[in-house]
Amino acid sequence: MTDMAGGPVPRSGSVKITDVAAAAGVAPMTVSRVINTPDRVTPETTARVREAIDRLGYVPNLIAGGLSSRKSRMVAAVVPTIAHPMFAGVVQAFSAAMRQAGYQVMLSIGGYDETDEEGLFRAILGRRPDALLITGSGYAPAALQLVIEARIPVVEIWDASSRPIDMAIGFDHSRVGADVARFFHGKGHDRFAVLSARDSRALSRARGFAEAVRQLGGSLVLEQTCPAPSTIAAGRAGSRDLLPLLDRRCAVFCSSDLLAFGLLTEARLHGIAVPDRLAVCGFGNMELSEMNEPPITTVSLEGTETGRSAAGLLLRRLSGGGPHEPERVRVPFRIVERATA
Amino acid sequence: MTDMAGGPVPRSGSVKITDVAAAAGVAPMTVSRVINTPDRVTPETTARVREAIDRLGYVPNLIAGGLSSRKSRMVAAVVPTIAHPMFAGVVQAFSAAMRQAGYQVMLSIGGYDETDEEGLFRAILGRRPDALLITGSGYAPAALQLVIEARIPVVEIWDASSRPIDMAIGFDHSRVGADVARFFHGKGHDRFAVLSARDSRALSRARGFAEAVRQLGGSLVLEQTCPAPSTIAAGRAGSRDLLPLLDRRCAVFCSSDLLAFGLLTEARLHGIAVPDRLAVCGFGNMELSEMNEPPITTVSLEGTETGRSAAGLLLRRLSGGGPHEPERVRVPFRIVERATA
DNA sequence: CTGAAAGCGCTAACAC
DNA sequence: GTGTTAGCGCTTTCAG
Repeated sequence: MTDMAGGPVPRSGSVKITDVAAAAGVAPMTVSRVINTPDRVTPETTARVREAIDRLGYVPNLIAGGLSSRKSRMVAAVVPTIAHPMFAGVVQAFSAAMRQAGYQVMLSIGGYDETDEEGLFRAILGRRPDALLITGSGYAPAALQLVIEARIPVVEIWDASSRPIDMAIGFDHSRVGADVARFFHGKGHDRFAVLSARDSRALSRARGFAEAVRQLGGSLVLEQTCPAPSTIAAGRAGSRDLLPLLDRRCAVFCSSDLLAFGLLTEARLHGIAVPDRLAVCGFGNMELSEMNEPPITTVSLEGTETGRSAAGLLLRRLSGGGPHEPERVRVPFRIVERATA
Repeated sequence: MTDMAGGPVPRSGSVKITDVAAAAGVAPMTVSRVINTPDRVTPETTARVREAIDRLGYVPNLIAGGLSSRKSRMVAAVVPTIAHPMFAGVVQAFSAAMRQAGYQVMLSIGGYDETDEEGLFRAILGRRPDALLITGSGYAPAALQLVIEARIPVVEIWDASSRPIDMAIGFDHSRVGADVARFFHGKGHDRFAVLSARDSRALSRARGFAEAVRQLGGSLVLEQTCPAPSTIAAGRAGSRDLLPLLDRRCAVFCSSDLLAFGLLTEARLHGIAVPDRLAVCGFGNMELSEMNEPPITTVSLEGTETGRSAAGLLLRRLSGGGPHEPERVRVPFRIVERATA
């Protein structure tokens, strides 16, 4: 039909608002109104236009509309990975909530060891998202500057300890560590160890743990780190140095459930009694921890809650509501006590 | 600067190509060339323009550029979930490859029990992505029609058995089941069972398994299904009916590693010897399976490979290369033999 | 309630 | 190598 020879292959976009308008015998603007503000059009014209839309298979070009209205109705999300269930949960809940409100999510994975953060943010901001979700705050200053200049609502998830650009939602990682130490202490432990991935947040939890241990008068027999991101394999490998120390009762905080699972596997193979000789607390509350035998004590994170809540903050701001000063939301975490501690 | 009073809050977009052009004393088109085709501009003007860009903090509006050039440089991806490591792997690899080629990924999660698939696809296609990745093919006809009319490169992942719209990458699920049956049979088994989630692909694997068992002359003692998506909990629950049947040697194919893990947990608690009394093969090759003790025999899926490969197909098409007939790529799967079978 | 004009910010196509 | 003109497909704004 519209498929003339030469030139780029015509797309679904080949039927446009003027085509619909012509077919329905109205002005393009009326078609636009039928789509965007139906209550301002008589039922009769609406019906005529709708019919034309259906008959022609018209799919409005939101790109063009966005250029004109200066609203892309897209939001960008930057997360370091989606392999981690916590982030997967955040992304899933966030995008569900956003889509319900008519926003599409542009996802960018990367930002842990991104070499060209500025390039990443240029690619994102060039698409003029209406809002932005980013993870943590360890970004390059140039990249951060771009974000600030974009003057769009920004929510930072995952870390609520540092000062946010705009809004932040997360928790204080070092407090998590401290809480776990107190939890162990409350169960009568006095020898402790920590097994942590080398990423800034995990290390911050480990430090919080170590400090609290000292304050409580306990002894920290091992502070072991392994490469990020956490894996079960890393947990098994990382436990090598720990096992010899388990001649006496010890409580271990692992910066991830995967590490905890790896450690427990090794403990089982070596016949170390859990939780009598070895007490373990993970982090993340993955399904694995709950369903493992024995079920693993862990810190529950509520990725879903974080994602939903981030969407809520942004949507409020997008609809003009809410304060315009930096805002910080603490997302709850809690220690889920199960059989390993 | 351009920050006049009144009107909506000015954004990063407030500085535009004409501002840069004016500042550098050139035409807007020259600025555009400096950004998009630098080799067609003298080094001197390039330098002058670059300086102006940096000084003003110009971030090109890709939305406007896209409208003009009819290329959004965005691709959409539709997956049912990212909680499953297989899909997480696909999305991660796909978006990495796409970003490297200058494309941004719009992610849509949902499509398993999506009520309004047509609405979802309208929201996606309205943004005029240059290409589309979708999962499976169980979509509503109206939704599929929209996709076809968009006339953009489409790759379907996850299932390569049905006829693709454009390109497909995946594997034949019933063949997976059959291969697992033959694998068990080759190890001397003659009693079989299958534990499957009730989603179409998983059921297709289960059927393939069941049929092959019959052909091989084995007996299928139980065909158990549980609600999708698969979880460890479902595996534990689903194993209840199976355990009483394990008075004699039996080989069980689970439609997911999570189910397999759940089953093995129950087996351990009931003192059932693995693999002597109970042989288990999972599906998905999650890290869990490799690092579990005992390591779980499973079917390896290569989500990463799938995602990368999907990106490759689309990029080839986007750059004008490749055939324009439907194309089907079989992504390899393989049975990874470990300790449970 | 409907329409006409103007323009969103950029690039294709064609001059010079 | 650089500039000019004319849109991309929609919505804003203002008139009727």
